[in-house]
Amino acid sequence: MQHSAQFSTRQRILGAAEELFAERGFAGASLRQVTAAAKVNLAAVNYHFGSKDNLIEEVFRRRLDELSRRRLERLAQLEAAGNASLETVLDAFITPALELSLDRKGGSVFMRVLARAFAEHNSNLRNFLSENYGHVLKDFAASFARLLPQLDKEELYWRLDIAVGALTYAMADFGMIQRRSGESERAHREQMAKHLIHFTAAGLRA
Amino acid sequence: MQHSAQFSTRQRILGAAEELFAERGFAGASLRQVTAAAKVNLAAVNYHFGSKDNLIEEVFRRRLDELSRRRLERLAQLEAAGNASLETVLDAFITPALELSLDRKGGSVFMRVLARAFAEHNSNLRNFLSENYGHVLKDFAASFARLLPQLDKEELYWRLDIAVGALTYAMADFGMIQRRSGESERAHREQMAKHLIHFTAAGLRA
DNA sequence: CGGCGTTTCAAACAATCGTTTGAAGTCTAG
DNA sequence: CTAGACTTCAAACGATTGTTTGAAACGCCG
Repeated sequence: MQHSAQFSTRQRILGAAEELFAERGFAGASLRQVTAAAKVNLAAVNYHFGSKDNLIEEVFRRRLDELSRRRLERLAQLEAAGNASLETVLDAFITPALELSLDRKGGSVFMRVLARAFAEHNSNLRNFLSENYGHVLKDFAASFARLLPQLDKEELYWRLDIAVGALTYAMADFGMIQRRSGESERAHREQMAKHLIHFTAAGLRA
Repeated sequence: MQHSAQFSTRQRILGAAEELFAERGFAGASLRQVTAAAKVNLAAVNYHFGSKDNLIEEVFRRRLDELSRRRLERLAQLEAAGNASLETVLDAFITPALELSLDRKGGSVFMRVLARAFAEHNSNLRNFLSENYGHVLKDFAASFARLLPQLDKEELYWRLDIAVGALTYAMADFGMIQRRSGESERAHREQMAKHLIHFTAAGLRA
């Protein structure tokens, strides 16, 4: 590998793939559409990633490595400071995703790609995500268990399952609420995060 | 159209398509896979439905016509009897979907297909669903507005948006909770509905 | 400047895609 | 029993799919 040239090509492919996967799904976006959008040669995908499936995994890895790190970092800070509450722990989960969404170019579409992964029954993809990033959900679940000692394990898992659904759906912006014309993207998503934390905390507590 | 023969073929195609769309997505499931699973000739799809896109719409229509009717029927009964509460209105929305899921053969996968529709950015599909079944969500939203008069319109819509996400995700069974070995499918889904109503009511009320 | 990994490129691969065709088959009404 | 509408069928259409190929272009080091 060289230092300069392949960087741009790899990154351009990943960006275009992310966008098209969000818009048309993994099967719906062809490599020709991806390479055309990235303005690179068709063969570059197989040269840099080996196959379409590997490209899909790499699209996840590029974002999830840092997202997971930040989430766990915030969670650890809360636990260390003794500030853990339903609201702050939910915030630790949501805010890094929010910041990713607001990152210049492409961050917001990634949450849609992530939501698509839930819809896919594809066991390869689910195993990849579970093996590499499952520990994040595990740590958060442990934190919630401490904060909701009155709930037995089964009750807790039901509620967490529902909460993950609400978070996934909302962060992917699947809903009907549109950003108001005068409102910035940042303000819109911060509003969403605020309502999401409030709603989900109440549901967990209920 | 004849009375007997085409019925079986049409229905077999719809059933197989529903199952494969749930498993692999609309783009991921080919007509050859569908017709092979349905044990009919490849050309039968275009003969009976005209195109793949029309087949997709028909998969939705077959289930949503009755599902919407039952939901509105229950909602009207509640309003007429003066029994409307957050819990009963949520029940009116969820229970018909639950019954569909428990219907013999295929009902349970349809909720997964429906959830995929949310993930698709496809504007044709979204318009089709919004035009034909949007009034159901409208009626329920009006009912919730009456039950939550302390919330202004914007606050209410945020919460309903989040609630729809939680319901969609959960009914599609995207979560991590697996049915316990001793437990029947019916018992599992009834548990889910119970927790879903409890969680969502608390979130709306919060 | 010459040589050598690295990357890009146009072209082609077999396979599969949604759709169309026209003939063969099936059924019912007269 | 026959006429005619309806349905099924094998086969093929051109377009598009992911992937591979070998040569051309590139960039760096000696």
